[in-house]
Amino acid sequence: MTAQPLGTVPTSANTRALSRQGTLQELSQATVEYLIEHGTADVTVKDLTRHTGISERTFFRYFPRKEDAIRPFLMAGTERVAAEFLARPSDEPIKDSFVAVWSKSWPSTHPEEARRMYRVLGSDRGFQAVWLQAMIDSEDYWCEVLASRLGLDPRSKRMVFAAAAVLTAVRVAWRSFGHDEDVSLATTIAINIHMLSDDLFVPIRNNP
Amino acid sequence: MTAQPLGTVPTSANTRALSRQGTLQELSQATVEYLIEHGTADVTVKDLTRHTGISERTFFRYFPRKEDAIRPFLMAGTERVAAEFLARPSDEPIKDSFVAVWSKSWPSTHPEEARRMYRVLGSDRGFQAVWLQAMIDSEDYWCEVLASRLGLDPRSKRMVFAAAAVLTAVRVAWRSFGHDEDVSLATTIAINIHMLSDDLFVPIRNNP
DNA sequence: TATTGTTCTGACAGTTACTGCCACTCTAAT
DNA sequence: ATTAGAGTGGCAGTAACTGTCAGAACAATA
Repeated sequence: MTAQPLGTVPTSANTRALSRQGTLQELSQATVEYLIEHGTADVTVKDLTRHTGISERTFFRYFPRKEDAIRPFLMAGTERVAAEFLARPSDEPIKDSFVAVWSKSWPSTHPEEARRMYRVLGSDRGFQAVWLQAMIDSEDYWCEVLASRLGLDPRSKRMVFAAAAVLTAVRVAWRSFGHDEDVSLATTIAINIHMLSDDLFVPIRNNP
Repeated sequence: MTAQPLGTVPTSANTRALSRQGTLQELSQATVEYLIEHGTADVTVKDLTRHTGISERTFFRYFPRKEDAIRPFLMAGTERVAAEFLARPSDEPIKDSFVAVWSKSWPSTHPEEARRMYRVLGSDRGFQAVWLQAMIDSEDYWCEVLASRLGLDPRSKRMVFAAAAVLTAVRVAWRSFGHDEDVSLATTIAINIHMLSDDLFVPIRNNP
């Protein structure tokens, strides 16, 4: 696939860089687990570092801001879904592929934990902002993914907007999923996705 | 119109509340102007309060976080556009109404200043996050606006998604507008909006 | 195995962002 | 004029960061 994994160092990925990515993921995951366990209110960096066993100074070497600690975890989820998406048969209708990978994703198979996570992180303005930012930032990534699937130029206006629209479908679905106990994330994503025009995903070059 | 103005106090709006709204707007506008003038790097709350003539303590009574100081200004812009939108003739195609109000809005009539503002605020993660959050928060408002225009239930899945999709069109357009000197915001919004399915805006009840 | 150069880590000090508290001022109604 | 309620600013305190530096860990050589 042409798209670079999110969050990797663009320069030479040596052993150290790989190790750093590993610990980054571990720290991020541990932090999310801690937050789900203890909530977001009154959580200090000291609390987080006590839990993960690193010093505060090192924490800020991994994460520029306290709230950024959840970001690698979220990004990893995006990458997993995107990888699944690229592994779908290429003759499958693209909307179906998208819905399919989301119905097999972690939040669909573990709705209770996912909803809990959404509510906890959404209860804090800072973490909510990072979640949002992570989704917006992944638009570039998804743009590459969609374009490569359709054989189109990822810089075309259509692909850029298609990626944003698709992620909007996901975001809106998350919101109602987090709000309502008996809303299925995958089903809601499907409903939203199918409200988008098919023209967005026509795999023909020279299309606007 | 059914939608409440953004950011107003839900309870009785007496003289004090009105006055507070006024100063809130003035402070916010002055802050944005200061930021455009001086950039976002190394700007402290002390700088902002020196410029607006209030104490730091009072600053944090108006704005919960430093970056929130730009929010009322952004929200006011949204409200103005939405008000224009509701004033359009109701037999006009809704996409045309939307594009029309954006081509008469401040960023379209003053592209240089608008681009400058976008770049300045986008250069800082904190302010960028608030901008993003403001757009997302205004989705509820636009949902009411669109629903009232179409005579539909603002809580229907279709309206919720339509509002989000429309604002995504605006956001993506802003991005390319801010990036490219010779991109027209209104034109790009038009292109994006017209990539959305017309089914999203069919003014018939009982439509999903 | 020893050594050398680079990166990682943690401690410390310092600045900025924010909050609770209190005294004072201003305003709107009596 | 008075008084109650809200707005304001000063002060002290905590949490979020940042620069600097010394030591630890580690990879690549000899």
